[in-house]
Amino acid sequence: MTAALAPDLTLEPTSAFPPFAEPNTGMLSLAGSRMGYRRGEEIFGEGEDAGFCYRILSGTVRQYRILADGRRQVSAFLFAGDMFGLDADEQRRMSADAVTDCEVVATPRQVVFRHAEQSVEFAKMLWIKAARDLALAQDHMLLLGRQSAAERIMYFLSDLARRQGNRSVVELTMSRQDIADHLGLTIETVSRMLTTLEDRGAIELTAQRRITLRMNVGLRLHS
Amino acid sequence: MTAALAPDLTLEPTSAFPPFAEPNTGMLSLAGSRMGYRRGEEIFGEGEDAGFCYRILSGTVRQYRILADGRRQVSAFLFAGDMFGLDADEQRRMSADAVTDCEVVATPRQVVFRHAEQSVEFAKMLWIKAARDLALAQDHMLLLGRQSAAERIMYFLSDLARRQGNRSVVELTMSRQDIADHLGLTIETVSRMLTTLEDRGAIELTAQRRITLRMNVGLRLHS
DNA sequence: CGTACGATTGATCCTGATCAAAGTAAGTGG
DNA sequence: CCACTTACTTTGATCAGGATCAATCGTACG
Repeated sequence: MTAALAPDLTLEPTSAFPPFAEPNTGMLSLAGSRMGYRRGEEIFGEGEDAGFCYRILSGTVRQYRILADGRRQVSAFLFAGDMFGLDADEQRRMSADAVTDCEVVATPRQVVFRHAEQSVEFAKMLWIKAARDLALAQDHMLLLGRQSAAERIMYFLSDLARRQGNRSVVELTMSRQDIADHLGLTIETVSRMLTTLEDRGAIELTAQRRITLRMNVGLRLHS
Repeated sequence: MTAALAPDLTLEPTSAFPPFAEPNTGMLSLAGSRMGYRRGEEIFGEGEDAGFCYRILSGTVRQYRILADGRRQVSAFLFAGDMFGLDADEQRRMSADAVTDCEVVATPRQVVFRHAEQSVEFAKMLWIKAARDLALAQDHMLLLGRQSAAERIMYFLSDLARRQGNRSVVELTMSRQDIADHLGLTIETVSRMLTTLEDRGAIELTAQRRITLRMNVGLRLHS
């Protein structure tokens, strides 16, 4: 599509959750042991028994699936405050590892289950958390199935900006390869698209891993 | 990729749920009123207040999101026995409509909430259901982000075959356009790929909406 | 039988992938 | 402190998978 940037890029059906949503999971913050992972280290792998769930204190985590031939799909990046690994099944369906050095609080799933069995409120929170992740996944399916490379990049940057407190300067804690595997693109396309967007004045590549968004986050782009 | 069919198409990380999974949601079958929808009729639309959840008695339902310019992503097809519309949020994040004439049982979400508040077991089922849908969504992200057109088609057909009782003759209750919007392809590519796969001997187009799979479902393809 | 919608097929185009080569930045050890 | 290494990123040239545009073909139905 020529006017690749014309349709509303950032918002519309793929909009983020209403503000009320985030704090709710606060009640899911459980006791657990503090742990650290080094950049690149695996936290858990697909097929393993699911022993713990995690809340991130600092750092970035990627969740992904991988095909036998190495093709990888990063379903989500997770940052401080985010929870992950809260699976309903015994076996992990995803892998997760540390994009940067990370600190997390790890809680045994047994503990979570026990809470859920004693408190309907808590059980409901588990449900809401899963439903929220599901909605995010559906957003991402629309992106992967139906949006152009430029749209994907802009949406990704806007989303990062929002999660970093709606600032216009976005810190990329992950590599171009990670971004590509999240957006269903190649590393070259990600790189090229960033320079193209800079040429068009949509963003500014302040540093290799720092990008300034030149329009208000959430506004539409007009090519 | 030339050997588009070479890597394991149907299985591996995108495998379906273990058999034990399905029956569990049986306990979610609630009292409700029987309703009918005509082919093409909308069941609910994105942004609406979520009043009911549904269990399908007969027919096919599609769940989807749509962009302002009409691009559509069908996140799932649902068949007899499947539940949908069991959202945690008040507002619908998806639309759903009848692919074929449908019969459903509609249960007010209020009723569901009441059950969840009274029974920890029931609340847990809600969670498991959401977690299962989430895992399916993650499978689909891998497909949309990283698999070729041929792989997508084969996986889709295998999945349908499995859901129709592992028979080798698959009935397509949806149009090529619906399939395309589910797999992130165009209608022409779907059509072409089906004939290509037939030429290669992987499938047989018995009728326009009936396909015979020529290899055991779940086995790998060798181009 | 004629109409209308859905599906197939063909020709061509274009977005993003692939292959290849520099360029850049941050260590590391001498 | 600086040369060297290594990992990551950018840029260029070319290719190809799937999209787009366009026409025809089927099939179900009134």
